[in-house]
Amino acid sequence: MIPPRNISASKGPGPETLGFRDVKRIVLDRVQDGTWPPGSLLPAETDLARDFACARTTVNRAMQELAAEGLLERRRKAGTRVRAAPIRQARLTIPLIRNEVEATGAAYRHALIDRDRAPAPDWLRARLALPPDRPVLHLRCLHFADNAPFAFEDRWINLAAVPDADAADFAAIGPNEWLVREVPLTNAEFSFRAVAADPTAAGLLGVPTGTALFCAERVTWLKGIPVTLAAVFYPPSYRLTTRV
Amino acid sequence: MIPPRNISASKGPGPETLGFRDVKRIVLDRVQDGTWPPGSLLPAETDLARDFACARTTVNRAMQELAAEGLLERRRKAGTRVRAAPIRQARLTIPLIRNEVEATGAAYRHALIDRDRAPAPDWLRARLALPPDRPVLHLRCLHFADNAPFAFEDRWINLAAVPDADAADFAAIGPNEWLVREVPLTNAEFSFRAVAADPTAAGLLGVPTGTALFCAERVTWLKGIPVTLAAVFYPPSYRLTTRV
DNA sequence: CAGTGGTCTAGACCACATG
DNA sequence: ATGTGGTCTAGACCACTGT
Repeated sequence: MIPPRNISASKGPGPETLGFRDVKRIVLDRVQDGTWPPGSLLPAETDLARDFACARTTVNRAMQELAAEGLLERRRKAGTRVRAAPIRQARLTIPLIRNEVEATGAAYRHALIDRDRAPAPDWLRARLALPPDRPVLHLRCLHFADNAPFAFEDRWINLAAVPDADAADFAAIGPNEWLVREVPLTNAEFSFRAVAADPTAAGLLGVPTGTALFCAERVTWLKGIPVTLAAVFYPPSYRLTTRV
Repeated sequence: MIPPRNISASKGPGPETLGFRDVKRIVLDRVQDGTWPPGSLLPAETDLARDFACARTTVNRAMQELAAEGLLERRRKAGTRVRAAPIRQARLTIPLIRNEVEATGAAYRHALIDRDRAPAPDWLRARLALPPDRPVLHLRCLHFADNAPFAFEDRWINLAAVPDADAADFAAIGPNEWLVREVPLTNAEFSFRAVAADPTAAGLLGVPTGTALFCAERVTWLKGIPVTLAAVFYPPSYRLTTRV
């Protein structure tokens, strides 16, 4: 009936209408201050919409986002509940190493240590579910921040998935940057762990053998076809951080 | 995600109406198959809605989600573009250690190694931005999987934020589980790194001193007030994994 | 069966950034 | 100035699931 006029948190005296962000904030507050304790049942969307004097759609969007964030649990007919144990989830942004370095204000460069084309070794075939005798490219790179070693990268590329990689000049452009440009839309699996530096990695990174390194490993697929497996090793100063 | 109610992909001859999931899939396909290469400008929502024979709202939801997932970049007036370098982001689910252990089929238990109440040391006050002379609880726990050490936890709790912690029986319930139950809705910052095992951690985990340990550190706040800082150390077999 | 969330629609106004 | 995305609305129908 009446055209909405929406302003949310701030401006002067009285907000006219609540937006979905306002609704999220109110619900979050009520959960945090104990109005709606963990496990409790929230009013139905219709009722909340009436209370908040907004459309059900608006409440729905707010509640859906809170559910996606792990705070609420919703089931048809059963209604919406505050999760007894909220799901903690962090959104991890995986940057290019170049960006990681440049974010610190340092100058980035990389060096190609080693490049080898060969049939995939058995462990790699198993890991990527590759058929026998697939040629792969094995690359090892060192990444620098202001000419100090920043990370060591050990990467395998499935040439069946990315034939062009065979002709790419990975001394000029890092393999990861090349892949991101060339095969931008892959699925990926990341895993993180701590490993002791082997002599090679230790030497390249300038740390004693056996030093605790942070290792970020990633496997990517393009529409189900394995593209690359990469392990990146960082010296002990490195931290991977996320805020929620 | 769970299949919606809207029929489309597959079923015989003519889909009735496209839902936002269908639109997402189509757009994703067109990006992946090169119809809309990285950097290119997509048609406006209005046009897409016409092409897809659905409401603009539906297109909008699809595009907003794709943008949130890092695939697209949207700006008013400028339109929607395929990101040149798609943002890689992983959703990391942080489980309770109990759940981590039980997911492997092992039996979980924990032991309280040490409990100490004292004013916060300076480094901790600095880290959490605490005023002087705040009492904190310092706890150290060992977590077991089938009676083998699984992880070592070193935790500080701000008693000003959670006075009840002083009376809690952390031998009966792990500090993390207690906090999740008692102070469920905190903001958090996670960071991950590799560290060499000090003699204490090494002894408790049954590994040599200096072993590379995976360390997950978390700081949590409740409405801006620091609640706890915890560091959990895992032996080298541990991996933190995510799929995207 | 009935109540709740899930989604779509058509239309509207607004904020913003570009040209 | 104008076009594009951002959001709200009111109403509708459907899908799921607990009673």
